[in-house]
Amino acid sequence: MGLEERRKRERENRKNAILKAARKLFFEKGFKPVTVESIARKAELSKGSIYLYYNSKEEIYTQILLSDIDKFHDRISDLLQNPSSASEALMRLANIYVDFFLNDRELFRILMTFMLHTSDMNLPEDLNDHIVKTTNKTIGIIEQVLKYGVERGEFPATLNLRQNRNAVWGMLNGIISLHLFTGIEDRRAEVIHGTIKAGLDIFIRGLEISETKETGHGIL
Amino acid sequence: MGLEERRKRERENRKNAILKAARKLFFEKGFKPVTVESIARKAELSKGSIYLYYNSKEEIYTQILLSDIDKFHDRISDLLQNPSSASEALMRLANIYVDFFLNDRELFRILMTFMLHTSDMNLPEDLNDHIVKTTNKTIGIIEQVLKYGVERGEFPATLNLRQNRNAVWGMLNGIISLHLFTGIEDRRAEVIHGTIKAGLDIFIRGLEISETKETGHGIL
DNA sequence: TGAACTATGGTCAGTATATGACCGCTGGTC
DNA sequence: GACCAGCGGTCATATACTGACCATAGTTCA
Repeated sequence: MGLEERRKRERENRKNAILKAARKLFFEKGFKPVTVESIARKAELSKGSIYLYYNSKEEIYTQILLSDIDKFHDRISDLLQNPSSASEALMRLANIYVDFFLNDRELFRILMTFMLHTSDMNLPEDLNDHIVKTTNKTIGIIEQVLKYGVERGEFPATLNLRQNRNAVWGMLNGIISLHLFTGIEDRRAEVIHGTIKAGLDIFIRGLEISETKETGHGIL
Repeated sequence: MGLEERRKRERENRKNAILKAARKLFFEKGFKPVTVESIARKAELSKGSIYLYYNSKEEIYTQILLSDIDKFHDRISDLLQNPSSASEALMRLANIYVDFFLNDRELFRILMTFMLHTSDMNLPEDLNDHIVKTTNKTIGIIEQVLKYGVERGEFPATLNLRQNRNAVWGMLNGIISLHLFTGIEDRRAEVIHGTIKAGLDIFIRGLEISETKETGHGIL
């Protein structure tokens, strides 16, 4: 209701408008090709105004990635609330993960590079921390789901959690890479989801076979 | 999409916010007791800013009245589109008229004063013109409805249109005055609408009686 | 190879918008 | 009729916005 409050609110709105405009452009073209001028135009502002709200082009970019990561984090956080089965929970997690990157291919590119060589990425520190934290969180959840599967007798009791957790994680990233880096244009979301489902099915069947053969130490 | 366009749009929004805040206050208290400072606070602006958008308190007031009048004008304009009967059309017009003033008692006060002594009101010229135009339009519509009633045999053929038009007009204003000037707080809208309906019923029955007695020259 | 050109992130002097202390006037009080 | 309170309206100051400009890094071409 106040006056100070109104100005604060309007400042926040303007920051969001910039973020929204930038997000769309970055998603379409990646970081480099997007000019600050183009962000300004899309947000119906002048270039100078952009710098009243953010210190650099990179800061805008970072903010977008951070908020995307947070959104993902929120979505997977309540994944284990009431799963009917471990394989269903895995499937849900995989779908969330795929949707996430369909929505921000650039972030996936960064994440993949990050996984390969952490040290020389030169990312802003907070973004770096966020990625590490969320990656660990995601891997942790996969492990929890596997553990849950073991507990309810869905997966063999001898399952090596760490190994299979890594297997799932690797497979997810592998399949998504395959699709996203070989042309997003002609890959409809359903296709990617379908491949992921197929991959997970194979993985889960592998676990069940292992159990019958009593060699259930994982597929890695 | 442009930059100039955004500023224009924001200016318009701010003007509307001021109008909206002012409208509420003027409706509650009338013109005099409302301070520019209070309008500014309600619109989450400083007093000085108000004068960036309007030249005076009076201008704000006038704009509100003008837009109210325009809204009323729009509503009654398509009144004669497809009426089932003349008495129903009269009833609809009466209800629109009552709602109009329930929504802006101050305007009604001005209008009544205006009808009694036009010359010494000292209203801004455009407001003056608007009131004259809309009043004439309203009276004209009443006359048209009566004519329509005569044509379809609902009212006697000998009906004096001008006299009865004035009768309806006077009755409407009289009843509304009665209610609005004797305390709006304890007069629910339904009560006023009820009185209006009763008044119109009496009027219309009078016309019908006139017809059977072949003295249908109106009730005035 | 290096001079000339181009494109773009970031800056800053100038402009537009917003603020609230202040002024002059009016109507009321004693 | 001197004093006061309260309000419409003003204006110096502060904040927000703009786009011409600067520095630099990459690119072209002689």
